[in-house]
Amino acid sequence: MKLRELTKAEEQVMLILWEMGEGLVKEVIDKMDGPKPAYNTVSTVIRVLEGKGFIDHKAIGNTYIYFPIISEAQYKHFAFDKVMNNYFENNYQSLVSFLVKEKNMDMEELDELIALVEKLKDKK
Amino acid sequence: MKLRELTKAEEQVMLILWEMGEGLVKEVIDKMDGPKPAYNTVSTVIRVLEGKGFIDHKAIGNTYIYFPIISEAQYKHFAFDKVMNNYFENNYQSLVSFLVKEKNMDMEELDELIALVEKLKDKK
DNA sequence: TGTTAACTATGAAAATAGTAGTAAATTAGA
DNA sequence: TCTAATTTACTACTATTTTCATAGTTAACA
Repeated sequence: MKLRELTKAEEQVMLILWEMGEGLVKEVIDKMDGPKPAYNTVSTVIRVLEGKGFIDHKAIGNTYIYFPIISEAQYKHFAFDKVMNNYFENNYQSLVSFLVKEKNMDMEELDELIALVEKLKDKK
Repeated sequence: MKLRELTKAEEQVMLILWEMGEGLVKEVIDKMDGPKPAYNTVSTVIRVLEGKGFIDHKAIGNTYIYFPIISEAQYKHFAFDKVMNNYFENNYQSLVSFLVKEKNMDMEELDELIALVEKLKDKK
């Protein structure tokens, strides 16, 4: 299956729906911060997302409950891969090196990081 | 300074300019893969990028040599932070865990990764 | 019932992004 | 000098995205 890229407005909605699991338009709006767009604006974005195959809905009476059918995990790969490809030459060393050098991790964080990798390594 | 987000077409051009250091419109087009857009198309995107403050140019005769004034390093932070915030809860553990679990790194790669962190740690 | 409130559907305006034609300027070569 | 080639400037068209008003539908309940 071919994932289309989310636009800004779409991504904002998807992030909320992924977090909520499912929800009404109203609830999505409630979770937005900053100046809230009109109900119909969000409603339309959501219907576009349905058209693109990102979400679906079930009807309860005359209201719809929307939920993702593309998981965050799926799209996460997509988003990560893009940055990885564009800015880290698809090289994990490059990414980790950026983390350590540019993100000002302190010793403790670095040790935690190593410990984590060791732990995950054991599970392989 | 406030970085604006690059659009798709803009990002494609910037990635090339960052790689080349500087270049003519023609050269940027040469580096594009897939179906090449018209000269004027790229030229326009480049002029928009100038307007947004991403690049500048110097004139040699009547031709312009374009070069980035926003570095890839600067925008890289921007791009990385966005993914980090949206998909990894701003948590490096979460990112590394994703790398190890989801990106099928083998033992060797993991060891390299640990070695790299150790090495960078020493430099702190 | 009738009225109000809370939704969804539709359409379409407004904003943004992408594409490229035409014109004008400059340069190189015959 | 003339012409062709190359390049930028300007502008406009097209597509996509974002926004929302209006209208229709259903539910709740006085």
